[in-house]
Amino acid sequence: MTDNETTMRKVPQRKRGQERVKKILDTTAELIAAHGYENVTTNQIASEANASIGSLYQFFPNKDAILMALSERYLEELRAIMGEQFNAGEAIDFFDQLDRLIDIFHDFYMDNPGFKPMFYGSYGLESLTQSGEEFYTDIVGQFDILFARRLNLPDEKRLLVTMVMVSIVKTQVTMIDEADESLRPGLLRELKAVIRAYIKSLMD
Amino acid sequence: MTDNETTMRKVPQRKRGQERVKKILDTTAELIAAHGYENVTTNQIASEANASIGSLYQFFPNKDAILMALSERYLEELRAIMGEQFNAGEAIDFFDQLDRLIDIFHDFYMDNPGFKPMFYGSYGLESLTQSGEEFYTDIVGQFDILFARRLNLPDEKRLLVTMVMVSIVKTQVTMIDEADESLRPGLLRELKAVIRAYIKSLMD
DNA sequence: GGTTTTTATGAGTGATTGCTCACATTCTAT
DNA sequence: ATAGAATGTGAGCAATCACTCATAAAAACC
Repeated sequence: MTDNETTMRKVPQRKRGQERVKKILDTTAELIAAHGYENVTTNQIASEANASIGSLYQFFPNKDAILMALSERYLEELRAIMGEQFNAGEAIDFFDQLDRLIDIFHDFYMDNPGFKPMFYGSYGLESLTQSGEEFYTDIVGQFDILFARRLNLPDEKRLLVTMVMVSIVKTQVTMIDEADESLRPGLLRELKAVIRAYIKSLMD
Repeated sequence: MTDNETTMRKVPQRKRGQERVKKILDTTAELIAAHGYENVTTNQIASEANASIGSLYQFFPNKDAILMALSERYLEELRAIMGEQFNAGEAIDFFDQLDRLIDIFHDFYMDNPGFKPMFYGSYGLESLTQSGEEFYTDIVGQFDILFARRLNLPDEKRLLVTMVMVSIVKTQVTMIDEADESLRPGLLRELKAVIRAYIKSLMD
């Protein structure tokens, strides 16, 4: 649900309200991508979304709630498309599957500029950090299941491996996005090579 | 030089002034580590450093300048201790050398809590980003020289390898620092294993 | 048409915060 | 001792910004 009841002051009933909320979230994503969360004002969001601040605050209790709603929208979408690839089963080659997952994450990252500042650069936002961590734990869990099937490692070690791998992919995709455009394909290829070499070294 | 003339309104002449500046930087590091840059006020810094705001602004033209001065202090120190290890020459085993460099960076990170928020989570601070990038470029350059001696790769590819490696170490050390204390030794070990596997895969 | 619910409006408020400035104190040198 | 330079002080200014509230329009229902 995009309309999380705990983060919303009022759940929009009519279509007009729902469109308002959607427009506000879209606008917030754009503005955050361009200027960073701390540098975007609620008045700016409202104005850019063709709403009055009063209207904005009818639905959102405070500024942070807007970010949280946006975060949840992103996370659900990403969880859905990654879930498909996780359930690809044993038909596909293991390493190809890893490559595909990296590609999916990378594509999502590039397609949603507002997504980036959601996990990095937002100190002191308890609830947001929490929702990001939930997602992270979820992904680690998915990979752990995958690795349990494909790698022969003691549980404890496997968890470390998974954490490091997920963390590397997450941070490197960010780094690739920030790098010069001409370098991106090469960097993405090397990222895949790193993961491949690492996982292979665990199979000997 | 800690007393960078471009970021300082006035370079402290007397010992008292120099101690003031040092105390302000130390205090800023502590406060930033605890609450994040955006959440720390200049009045708070002054008060915590047993100085008046007026005194603070006698030396620093604005809040950002404090952060920049602090950043430079960190970067010089880190550059110095890493430089030693880079110049260890061919006497030491290549992989051991990489491990040592990772350890050095990790130790520095753990010993200087104010260092972390300096590179992550500070959107919209042009000059700071720039000084961090300079440092990054410098380190990549150092590694590139090292790799040129040890690996047989075309220049273009070697640069990509170096960038990815430095970036991974940088981000993973951050991640390790944020992880639960009991996991840290394991995560650090895996980080080294990743780098080792990756570099080894390039030597075949 | 009348009533109620939902949504819209934006000037204004209160709190925060980076920073100034007029003036005071301390140190150094002659 | 005295001048001059360096450093110290903190009340208060100006600007910003998240958020409120009294009121109005729009839509839904009878």
